[in-house]
Amino acid sequence: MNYQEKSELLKALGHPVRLRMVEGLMRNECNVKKIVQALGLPQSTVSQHLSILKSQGIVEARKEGVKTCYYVADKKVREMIRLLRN
Amino acid sequence: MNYQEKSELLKALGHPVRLRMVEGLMRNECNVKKIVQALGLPQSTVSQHLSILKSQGIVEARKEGVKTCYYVADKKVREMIRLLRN
DNA sequence: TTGGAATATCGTATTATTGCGATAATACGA
DNA sequence: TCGTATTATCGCAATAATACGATATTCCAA
Repeated sequence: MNYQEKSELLKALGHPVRLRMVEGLMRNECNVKKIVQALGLPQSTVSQHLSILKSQGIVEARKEGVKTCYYVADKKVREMIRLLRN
Repeated sequence: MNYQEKSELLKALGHPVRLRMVEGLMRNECNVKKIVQALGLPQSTVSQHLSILKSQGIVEARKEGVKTCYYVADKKVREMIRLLRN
């Protein structure tokens, strides 16, 4: 097991805002503005958290015109979060 | 889902040394000195990481005379780590 | 092409984490 | 009880993460 790599993945999930984001994106993918509204945080803060999640491959982004649609791309992360929920 | 609580659990696992410790303790429980030797880190550093893992209920300790035997107590964490390994 | 909406990035002050030597606490055996 | 082995805690300097306003970038529509 690659501890460095895996611990970085876990660290990315180890923040309440990011965990909430990922769980929300598991239910339905979402553009940044909607996430901003849902969380009530500044847009720059939300973008920054999304970029941390993206850097770990947890989420990916699809451009849709001027909007960016984020979704959970890592299947193992989905399973881990399902595990946490029970 | 309690994001605060769950993200703290993930954060505790989100460190290369702690992740390695937990994976090692899944294979066989272990006293502190053995962990120190296995990881080649100062004893105070190892104890500190163990106390972070303990504060999240990830590991528990059993006193055996002058030694302290640590083991992984959280079943979900075991599953999560198995998931990560594949 | 220009204005505006959506998003990303930068700068940076604040706060949290980390690593580890020094020291304390604990339990046992002689 | 003393000495020793084992582990925990303290103190603190160094490093990293966080939050967010300001600013830049991107893309579309008019």
